[in-house]
Amino acid sequence: MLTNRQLLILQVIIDDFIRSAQPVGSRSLSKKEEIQISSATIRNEMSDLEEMGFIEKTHTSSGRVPSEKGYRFYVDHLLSPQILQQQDISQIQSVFAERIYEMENIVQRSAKILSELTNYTSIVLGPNLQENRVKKIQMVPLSEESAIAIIVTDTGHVESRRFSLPKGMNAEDLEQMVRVLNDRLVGTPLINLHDRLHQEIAILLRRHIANYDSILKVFAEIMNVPVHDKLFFGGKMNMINQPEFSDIEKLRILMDMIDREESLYKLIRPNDGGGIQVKIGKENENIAMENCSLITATFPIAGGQKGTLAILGPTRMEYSRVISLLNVISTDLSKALSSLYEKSPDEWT
Amino acid sequence: MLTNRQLLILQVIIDDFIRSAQPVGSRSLSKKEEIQISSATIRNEMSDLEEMGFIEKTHTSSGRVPSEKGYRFYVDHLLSPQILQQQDISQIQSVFAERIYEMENIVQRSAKILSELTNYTSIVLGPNLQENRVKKIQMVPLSEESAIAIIVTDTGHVESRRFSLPKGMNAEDLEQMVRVLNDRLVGTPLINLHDRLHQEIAILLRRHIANYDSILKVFAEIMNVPVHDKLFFGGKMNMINQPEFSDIEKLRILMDMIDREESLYKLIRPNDGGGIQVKIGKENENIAMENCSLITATFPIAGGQKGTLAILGPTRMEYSRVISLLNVISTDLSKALSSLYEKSPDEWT
DNA sequence: TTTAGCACTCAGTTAAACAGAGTGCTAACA
DNA sequence: TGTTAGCACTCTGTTTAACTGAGTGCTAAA
Repeated sequence: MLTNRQLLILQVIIDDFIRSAQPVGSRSLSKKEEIQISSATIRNEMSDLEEMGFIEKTHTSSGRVPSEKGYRFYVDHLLSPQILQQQDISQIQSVFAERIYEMENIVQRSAKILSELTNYTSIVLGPNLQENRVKKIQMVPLSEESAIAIIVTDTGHVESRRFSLPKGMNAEDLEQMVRVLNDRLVGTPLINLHDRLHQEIAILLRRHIANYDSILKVFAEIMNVPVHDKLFFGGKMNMINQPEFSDIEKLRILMDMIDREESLYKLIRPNDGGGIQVKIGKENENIAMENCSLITATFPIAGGQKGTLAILGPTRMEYSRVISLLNVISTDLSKALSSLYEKSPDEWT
Repeated sequence: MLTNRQLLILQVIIDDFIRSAQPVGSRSLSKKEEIQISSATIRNEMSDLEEMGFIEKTHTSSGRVPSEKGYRFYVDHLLSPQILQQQDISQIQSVFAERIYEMENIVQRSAKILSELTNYTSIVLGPNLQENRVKKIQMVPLSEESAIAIIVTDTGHVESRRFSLPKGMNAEDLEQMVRVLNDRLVGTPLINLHDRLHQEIAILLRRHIANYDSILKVFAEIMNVPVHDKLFFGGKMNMINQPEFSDIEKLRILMDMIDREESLYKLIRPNDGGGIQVKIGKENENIAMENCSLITATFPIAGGQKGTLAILGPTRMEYSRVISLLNVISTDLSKALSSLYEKSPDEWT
């Protein structure tokens, strides 16, 4: 167990290192107001803390640097929530002040403000499209050979696909098709669309329309909504400013990872616990994230869905500030998105 | 006027520098097959070339480096079009082989292949949405308070906006509204939509609908299509690999510029001449572009529109290869996009 | 006109010297 | 027994000097 003095020293070391990015030595610690003991005593304590694995030396005679275990302890036990400055708060408020009607717009703004206030990279995962339900399906013929299929969901998301009209399908067929699809598919979650189409509609189609299987194929294609929800970024390049990325090679590795959204998705998605989760360095199980921490905030959206906000920064991240910001913004974003998802009473049945 | 020998030397210097990024000295030049004169003679010629401003020294006793004037001359007079490798060509063909129905998809793929084949950053400006004509306007009510407006254009572009339903507007009103809008606005270029709405529709609305001006305001808002077309990028981070950006500060300046799409738009847009245009270093009139060249290819799309492909690389760019690639890809992209814009014969009237 | 030769210049690398920040250990102190 | 002053030691980083290598410009001879 750590003594109070050790806790204090560990905290001050980490706070100092987060600020300066320089190894912290005993002498500079002893000069701090909150620490009234001599550098020699501090050295003894630091030696113990090192033995316990909370801090490390970069070389034999260097100051100490927090280890991942140290950060973990710091986040779990030493963190005092930072009180945000009025300036920050009003900046956030100004973003959410106006009522905005596009989900993408709100989410993108959230990502932007978050990266601007932290100088790290922000990643926002909007509500899960897969759970959206079909509100209306429409087709607009563009020429004799092609048409646009439009699916509007209950949350106001619009998905459109251009497709080739199957040979011999005329405007009337198309209209009938749309009628059938709407009759049968309104209310279906997007994720089930593909299956439903095959199960139910196929039979109906065969009855009504001539060359039904080429048509079925086309529609199955159209209804295939992307597996992943879109990720929104803010400050993608912000990490360039962090001294841990002065080595351009490290920066490239990180950037490559970010651009392969697949792997990023993995990192962000599994936060099912809800609330705020901090993953430090190797805890992320991704080589590109070795020097990074990821803080994710999962928040509820009306209709039982979830959204996720995340901040990617160096392990030497301002945890306290970031967590406070995530708390505030995730609450605001939760409200803003929920308001989009509100349905008129008669639709709750 | 330059002698043949000077032309040869200039060309070899630039070719060599483009390959190696190192200043080129007289001795290494004299060892090349194509140059059969002694290093001393080369030194004399280089001295002349420097006096004329085509090459520069980085310090008193260094080899020579092409100046911007040198690159300009090289591009204008010395460039022999590179014959692309079969491998590159088939890679391009594979991208355009399948018939794709979404404009965004095609354009994004073009940007990607272009950046992969060059290792520079590619920027693609798709067809001008502003000139698209309204094909169909639809409204889907989401709740009692809000609805989605959807505008489909003749090229298959779908634009959607969520909006608040004006108080006291019921489903019937909305339907009537849509009917009127379609009657009057189908065929209108998006850029004129806003004006047309005020000019013609306002009068009609007043006749049909009660609180017409709050409605008008809402619709004017909806019909306000973004001023700029979307830019598509490939290899945004590729410049990180170029030795001229080993100074991280330069990289940041460039990246900041790229992210401010506004200024990038300015750089790319004004290529109205058509065909391929090369802007070297300061010719771009943007501090962030000092060490960069921009090659743009403007190509026609069916219906009198234009698209633009651009490659952003260091001034020490493989001009010849990039130009060849742009030629090939812009032709393919032109075809691919034009095919989307084909209309059925009866619509050409 | 071309070229060989030579003096000179500059960047980059290596090696040594040195300063600064830090540690660990010991002995004295409270 | 915990705390502290003092000192030897270690390692990094910076400065300085010497040296190497690549390059130029100039001159004189072919």
